[in-house]
Amino acid sequence: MPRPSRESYGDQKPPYSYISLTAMAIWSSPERMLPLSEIYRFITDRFPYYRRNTQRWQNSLRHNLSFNDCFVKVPRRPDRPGKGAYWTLHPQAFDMFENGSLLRRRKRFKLQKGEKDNLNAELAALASFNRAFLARQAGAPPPPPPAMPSASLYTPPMCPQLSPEPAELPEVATMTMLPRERPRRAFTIDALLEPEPPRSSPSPPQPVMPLASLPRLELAMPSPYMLAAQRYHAELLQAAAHALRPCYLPPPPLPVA
DNA sequence: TGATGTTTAGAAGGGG
DNA sequence: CCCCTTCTAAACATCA
Repeated sequence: MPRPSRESYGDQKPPYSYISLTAMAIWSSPERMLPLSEIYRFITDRFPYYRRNTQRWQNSLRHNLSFNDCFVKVPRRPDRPGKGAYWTLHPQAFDMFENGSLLRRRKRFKLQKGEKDNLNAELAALASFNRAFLARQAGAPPPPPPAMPSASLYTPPMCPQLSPEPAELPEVATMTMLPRERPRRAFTIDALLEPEPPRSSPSPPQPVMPLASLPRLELAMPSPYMLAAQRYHAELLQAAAHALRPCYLPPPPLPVA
């Protein structure tokens, strides 16, 4: 039986569950995370069936996002204001599907109580970090002196675990699977293998301007997911620093390839 | 106020 | 028949 391709369904209902469709959407995004509206758009763009009865299936999809531990709600980074959070897959949920097929799940992905509590605590820390970031900007302290840091300072100052690459990690490192990395087990859906039309171009690597006096995001026991989130926040700080950089300053030196 | 997110409840279907 | 997963509905809360 030929593997179904994205075009073959027409107005027929695709054989994928909402969990699969959502995972597909998240997977296809450059950052491996999407806001709800983009998940909707991914699905309606590719599967005409879901252009009808949107209230019904979107309610179901939201239910799935909240109810299933395999989906993780990441606080929206403060340099991208907007409605709703970003949704990503839990790092341990990447091989949730049997043989990489989105048609069949191995088994329900369920976090244990402790794991869930830890994750929630980490996400709460992330959210408060964001609030502090926004409060700092809203408080409008005098802008940082227009002095470009030297290239040697181009490392996030508040996430010591991030740079350089942590040399030693607790045992959780063995199961590290960061959302931005390719999965060990690739999905086999045609759509996922085709290049995505660039909807939101991923920002190129940018230099970091040290933003001291921001709260440190310190976690006693960084989980694989949290390491990814910290890396993610280091990027947003880079982007924010870039956005705040006075235009008369010369661009930072590019790393020599 | 509409979009987003959480939670509970129940029906349906497949598999062991 | 039970267990599990998926889907659907709905009430309610929260947020930009």
